[in-house]
Amino acid sequence: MTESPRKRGRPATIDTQSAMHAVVELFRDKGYAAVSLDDLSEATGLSRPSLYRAFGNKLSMYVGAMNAFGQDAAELALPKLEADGELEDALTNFFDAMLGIYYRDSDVAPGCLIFGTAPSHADEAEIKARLNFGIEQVDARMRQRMEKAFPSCDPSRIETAARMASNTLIAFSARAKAGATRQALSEIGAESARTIGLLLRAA
Amino acid sequence: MTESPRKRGRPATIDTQSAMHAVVELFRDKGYAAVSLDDLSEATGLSRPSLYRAFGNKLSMYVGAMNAFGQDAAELALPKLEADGELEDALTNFFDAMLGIYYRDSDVAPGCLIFGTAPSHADEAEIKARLNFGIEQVDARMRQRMEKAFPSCDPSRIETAARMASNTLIAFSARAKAGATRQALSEIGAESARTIGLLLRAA
DNA sequence: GCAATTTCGTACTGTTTCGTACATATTTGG
DNA sequence: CCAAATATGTACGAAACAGTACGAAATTGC
Repeated sequence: MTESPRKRGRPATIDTQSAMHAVVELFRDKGYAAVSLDDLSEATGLSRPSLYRAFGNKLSMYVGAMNAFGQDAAELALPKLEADGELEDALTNFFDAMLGIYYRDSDVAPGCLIFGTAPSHADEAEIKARLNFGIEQVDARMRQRMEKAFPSCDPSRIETAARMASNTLIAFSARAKAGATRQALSEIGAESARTIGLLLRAA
Repeated sequence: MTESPRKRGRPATIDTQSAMHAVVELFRDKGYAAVSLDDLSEATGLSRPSLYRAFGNKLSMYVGAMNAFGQDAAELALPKLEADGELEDALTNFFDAMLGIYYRDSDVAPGCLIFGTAPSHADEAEIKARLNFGIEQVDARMRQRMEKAFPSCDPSRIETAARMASNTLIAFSARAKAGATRQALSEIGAESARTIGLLLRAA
């Protein structure tokens, strides 16, 4: 950031970034409504008023967590999708990178904050809007990557293929939460990638 | 049921079946944790103690709702999948039947109780187990239907195709909650059915 | 009509929840 | 060293929460 001219009062000691990380993990594990501000306070080490000052109320904390999670996922996994080479390999590597996030390192997969927990709380307009944005983003990136791989392909066929690839990713979150092993999903991802390639290569 | 020999005390006046229906709809709209017993009491018209007597505590109410929803969905949609004729048509009709449930008649789609809300609350062991059962059921039915259509097909290819079809259905719930139109999902369903057929017919 | 039996809602308990007022701590500016 | 400014947690209030004890209501058996 820019050179700050040394502010006036007591200097901030709170690490909002690592706090937000803890917020993400907690919401990811238990969803929105099941997490209390006391839970968040304990997980972050911040007092409840500090949470309010840093992130606003519970709803805006959750939306902020969706943004943080989405940004992390985009930075970690999108390069795999957008890499050069065969589309099938890019898709497979992208799915695997996302599975790395969905499964964290835990034995119990926390899944995806956006596709896994947000649908359950979409009666909140802000959550619904952010969920929709996330889906649109994945659809759009898939479409772009496929257009790049098959520039002369029928656009409506690319649309279908992109939606199927997104559906694979979305369903992975539910499957992970249900107890599927990471390896099992990785195989489904690779097979889905092959099938989508088949669709796009078909005359 | 069997002929009951006319019980002794005050006759029951509560319609547990329609009450469970109201329970399902409320959990479907707002998820598990966001629904209070007072909400359920108001929605069903039953007092809180009556809810406990009829369905046990909140967790077992939710699991009961998952069972009721799953049974309804199976009765309404599975015949479409298992119908004779082309696999693609059966899949398309099955997806459409499920979308009829996901979209109810409301303008705001409540989605799927199992695939939409349960992943968010899978830290509860019972919910996780029931969610896993639901996924396994869909996978298995898909596999059976595909084996029937292509008896000589490579089993591992059928496995892949079945998982992709399930993924489509699972993702529909998230998309519905995010605001997708029913028609849009219906088209994705039909296109996915065509693609899966393509995969299974490929040499 | 009276006891036994079953159903049902009122009313209560103790806990948890969100949100904030306010006092305290730590720095800079003069 | 004191005033202004900023950061932080303790402590509080009001509401919502899950769960249950208990009494009232409605029926059957005799």
